Amino acid sequence: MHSALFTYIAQYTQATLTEEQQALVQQAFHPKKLRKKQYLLQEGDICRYMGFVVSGAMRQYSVDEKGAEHVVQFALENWWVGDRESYLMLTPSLYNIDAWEDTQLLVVEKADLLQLYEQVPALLQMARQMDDRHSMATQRRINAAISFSAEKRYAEFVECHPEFVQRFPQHLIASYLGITKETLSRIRKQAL
Amino acid sequence: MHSALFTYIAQYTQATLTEEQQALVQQAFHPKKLRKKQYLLQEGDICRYMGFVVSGAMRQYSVDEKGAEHVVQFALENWWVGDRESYLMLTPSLYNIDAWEDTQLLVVEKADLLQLYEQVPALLQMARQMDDRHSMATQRRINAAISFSAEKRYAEFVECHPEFVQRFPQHLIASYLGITKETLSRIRKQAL
DNA sequence: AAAAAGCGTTGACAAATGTCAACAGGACAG
DNA sequence: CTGTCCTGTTGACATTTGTCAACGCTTTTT
Repeated sequence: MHSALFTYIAQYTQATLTEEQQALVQQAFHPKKLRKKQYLLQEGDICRYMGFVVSGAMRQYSVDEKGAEHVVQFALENWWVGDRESYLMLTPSLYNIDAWEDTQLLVVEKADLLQLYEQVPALLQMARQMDDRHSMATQRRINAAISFSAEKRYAEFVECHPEFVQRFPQHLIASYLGITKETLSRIRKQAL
Repeated sequence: MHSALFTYIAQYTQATLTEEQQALVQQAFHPKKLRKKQYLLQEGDICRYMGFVVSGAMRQYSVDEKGAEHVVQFALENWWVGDRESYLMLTPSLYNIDAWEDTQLLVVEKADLLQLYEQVPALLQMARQMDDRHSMATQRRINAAISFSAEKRYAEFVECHPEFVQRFPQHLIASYLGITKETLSRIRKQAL
């Protein structure tokens, strides 16, 4: 169960963990199974742990006054879920996170993770690389949001995230792009 | 000239640097003055250093096919400028960064900064906190972009970034919000 | 098997936002 | 001082996108 995580760490850091370090990681990261539609976090909750997705598919979304959902993030295998703001500041989250497919997670609490960073430098290294990747991706997404038409945003999305296109339905992708499902449907029709 | 940076580091880390560490920081961070309108980075350049804004105002923006500018980031005193993606990956930048007011920077090259992180742990700590703040802010901005109307995005912007409203003209703020200057002008008129 | 919920599509129409052109005042450079 | 550029505003109009309702189809639940 933890091996996916070890592989992932190795991939990001070119470092192999000692057996001792592996044991520490196994102690800190707890397996958690979520059935489809089950919440990992609900609006108002404080996000007390981060999760590493071993298998499955999850989404993070906000709900507006009218009850409409807006997908802020998708997460598949080998990616992380959790609301960073709530996690870092210990404030009630603005978001919901739930499983879109049955999902296996490895969750780690903040205190344990901070301690691990000292014991397993490779983990810290990995975290920084994750942050880097994340900040580059969000920068591009913001640029797309303010610069591109809906059509162009969708084209870029398909090119950069074909995995998401396969695993999530169109109305979620539309919401991720900041448009309605009807508009996305028309864009797709036109693009043929 | 470097004292603003020391104050900033202290504020973020509750750590005071030793004289030795201060000397190392002074060696690595080079003062750079930019006149209004002068480029720090142009599209296609590789971003070889990050800058800490001691005084002044800068903006990072992209230019679309039609020649329209889209502001991706503003930076005032005590904030950082540079294109993270280009800096991290050593790829040509998609953005331009220029001074909106006469600006004093402290710039630091990647290799020097990485070395400093080892010598001055407080700097590393600060960098991580910066990344955290940045990722929380961008998450909110993305959520606003996909969830809110232009009017609401502007209201939130004014509330969260009054400094920007004072120092940058409306057409730049409009572009930051992903709308045209005419639309912003109408929103402001209506909001009275 | 039947019913319900989820998904994608379409049409008619409404609302939001963009585009283009013009204008006015202020800042600024020659 | 004078002209130019920058900024913000306004109006008329075009385009994009959203809203609402309906439909067919599949999947899930009962």
